[in-house]
Amino acid sequence: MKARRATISDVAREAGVAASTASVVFSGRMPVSDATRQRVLDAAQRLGYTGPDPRAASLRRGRSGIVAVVLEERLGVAFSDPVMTLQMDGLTEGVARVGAGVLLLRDDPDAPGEPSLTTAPLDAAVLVGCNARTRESLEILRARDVPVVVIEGDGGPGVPQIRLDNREAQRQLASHLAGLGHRRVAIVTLGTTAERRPGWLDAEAERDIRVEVAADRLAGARDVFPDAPAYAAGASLIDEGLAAGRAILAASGERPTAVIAQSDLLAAGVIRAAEEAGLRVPDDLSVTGFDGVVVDGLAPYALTTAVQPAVEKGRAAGDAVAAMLDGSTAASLLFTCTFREGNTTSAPRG
Amino acid sequence: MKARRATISDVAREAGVAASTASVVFSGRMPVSDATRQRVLDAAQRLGYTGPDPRAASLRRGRSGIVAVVLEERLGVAFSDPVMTLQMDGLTEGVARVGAGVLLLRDDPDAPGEPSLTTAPLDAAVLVGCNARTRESLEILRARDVPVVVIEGDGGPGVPQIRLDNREAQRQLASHLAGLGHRRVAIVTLGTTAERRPGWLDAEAERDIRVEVAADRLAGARDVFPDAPAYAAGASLIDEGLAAGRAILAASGERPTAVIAQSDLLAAGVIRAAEEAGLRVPDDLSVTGFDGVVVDGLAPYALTTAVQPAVEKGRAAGDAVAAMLDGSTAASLLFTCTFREGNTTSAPRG
DNA sequence: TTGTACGCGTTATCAA
DNA sequence: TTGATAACGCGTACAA
Repeated sequence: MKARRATISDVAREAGVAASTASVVFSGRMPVSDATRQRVLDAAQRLGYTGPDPRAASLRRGRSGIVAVVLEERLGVAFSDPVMTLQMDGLTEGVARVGAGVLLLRDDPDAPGEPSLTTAPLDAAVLVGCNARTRESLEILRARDVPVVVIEGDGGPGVPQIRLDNREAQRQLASHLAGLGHRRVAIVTLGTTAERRPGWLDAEAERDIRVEVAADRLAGARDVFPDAPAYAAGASLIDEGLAAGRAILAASGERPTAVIAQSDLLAAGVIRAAEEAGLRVPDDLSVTGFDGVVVDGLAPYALTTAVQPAVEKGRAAGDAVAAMLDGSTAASLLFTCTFREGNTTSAPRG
Repeated sequence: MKARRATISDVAREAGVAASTASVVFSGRMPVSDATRQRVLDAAQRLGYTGPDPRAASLRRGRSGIVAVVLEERLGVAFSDPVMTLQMDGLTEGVARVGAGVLLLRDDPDAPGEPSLTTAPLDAAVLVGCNARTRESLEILRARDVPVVVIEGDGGPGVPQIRLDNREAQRQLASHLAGLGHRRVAIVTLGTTAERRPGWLDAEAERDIRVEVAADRLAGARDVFPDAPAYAAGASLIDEGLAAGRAILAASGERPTAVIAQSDLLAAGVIRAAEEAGLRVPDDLSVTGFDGVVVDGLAPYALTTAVQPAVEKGRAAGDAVAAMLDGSTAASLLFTCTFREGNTTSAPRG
């Protein structure tokens, strides 16, 4: 036999009811008598019918149950950032409440044959970050009338944003250091652009920072230490923080008594660099992080850091998506970090 | 106006051609005269039509362009494993060749409202790992006639598997240590079950290991060091390796001269434990890892390890999926690790 | 509570 | 090279 899959009409016929009745049995959207339900279920079992075909259902309903997450980078890179991972956790949870799942998409237009924003059956999309490509993606989605939410970026009018008070939180950390008596402070920033190599930021380079998160956090630090030298790391990694820390500690002039790192991973690297140089943290060098993630292998240090509600951010994005799918309009949200004092900051010695 | 979205028939009418012709213009599956193509494209532009509705297309074609990846854990946990991340990279790449994207799904049946294997419009699914839940998932997918590929697990007859020569690779590492002259060796295994707490494995617990990867690697080590004591870590994390390392170094009896860790992260932790105890690696203690991933923050150590082709594994899974969707049958694949000598192993001192 | 009728937006097939 | 037609499998008003 040619083994055509059973459809809901087959089941209905087998059960001796109308197709619509069978449909209702599976969707549960209307009351059905127990007897009928059982007949339908039995028939389905006999025919090996496992439920409505999602493809047909999604055409009929106009919903596919799929929310795309558009990433700027390869998965491997994107998910090496613990904050991203946590956000995805929250997002998954958030969209699950509308019965949706998360489809991973790269915003790489020159990838031929790849599933794209134009060809995937999306109900909505979440963009993370914001760059030139993101803007293209936004155009496409707008043309398709697909609801969009942006995390840490600007999607333009009508696009809900999920953001963090990066500047304020970083200022708080800087104030903490100032309050402890630190005056000579160095800053390690996140990667500032894709092309740029790690290194000291001069005034011009600093104005040129395209990565909003980096710029905002830098501004927060500058609110307290306007003249602190800043070193741009290549990425948010321990190894990059180590390199930055080495550069900072090797620089001529008086050694800083504290380093403000724009991420916990960078901070961990800076601590390594300090240890390597024979300095004690926090006695000889205070270090602050950002994010409040668990840095595997950093114990016994507990970073003084700004804890960002990453999971909540993701969940909020999911909720926003849910709201837009419901037809209501989702509001933008600004999340607040929590200052957490660890054992990596203290008054400068002497 | 109620702003109904333009359909392909609208475009066809506007362009003065048949709907089927317009369809061909967008799919490019048949030759169309340039003049006609241009008329259709212009009409589309005028109407703000951005291309065929993926939902309708997927019903008609019987393909949604979506491959599900079924994970056992929360995303945050799953992606904290660098090997998983790399595999996902390869998988994404592999399935992209059939124009498909990756949908993240948890195999959590008690999550209500969540999109599931039954309700998502999948063309195929990739299972990672293998546990009780996985078997359920397999059942569902088989009933739905959805092609499945399993990575590091057994999907039963007819289900292509992507595997690693864990035992052989681990044996090779162990032999390397034996060749260097090591006789007293301890083993740190991956987490062996969800419930089990970290701790020494007795013979019974060892027989009970459900996680195949852990069991296979352990067997490989045992091929060379039948009596080496084994400590099961709680998870593949530096911190867990640290804990294991402490336990091993604190144990009574003669201290081992080498530790075989079942992952690079665990190995990194063991190295930390050694440093903490004032031991030098590799002089006082040799340590081997497994996976060959980049462990952020481990420099200047370069682990002696077995490099597994994680990206290739993922890509192979993607290719297998592609093949099955093409109607051909995909073969199971066994990947081989490459021994890589770093600076964490040497002859035992004295 | 059940059944009837229709359309969701495409695309494959075949004939012209 | 183009056009007409018929599914694809389902959900939902509406009437019975």
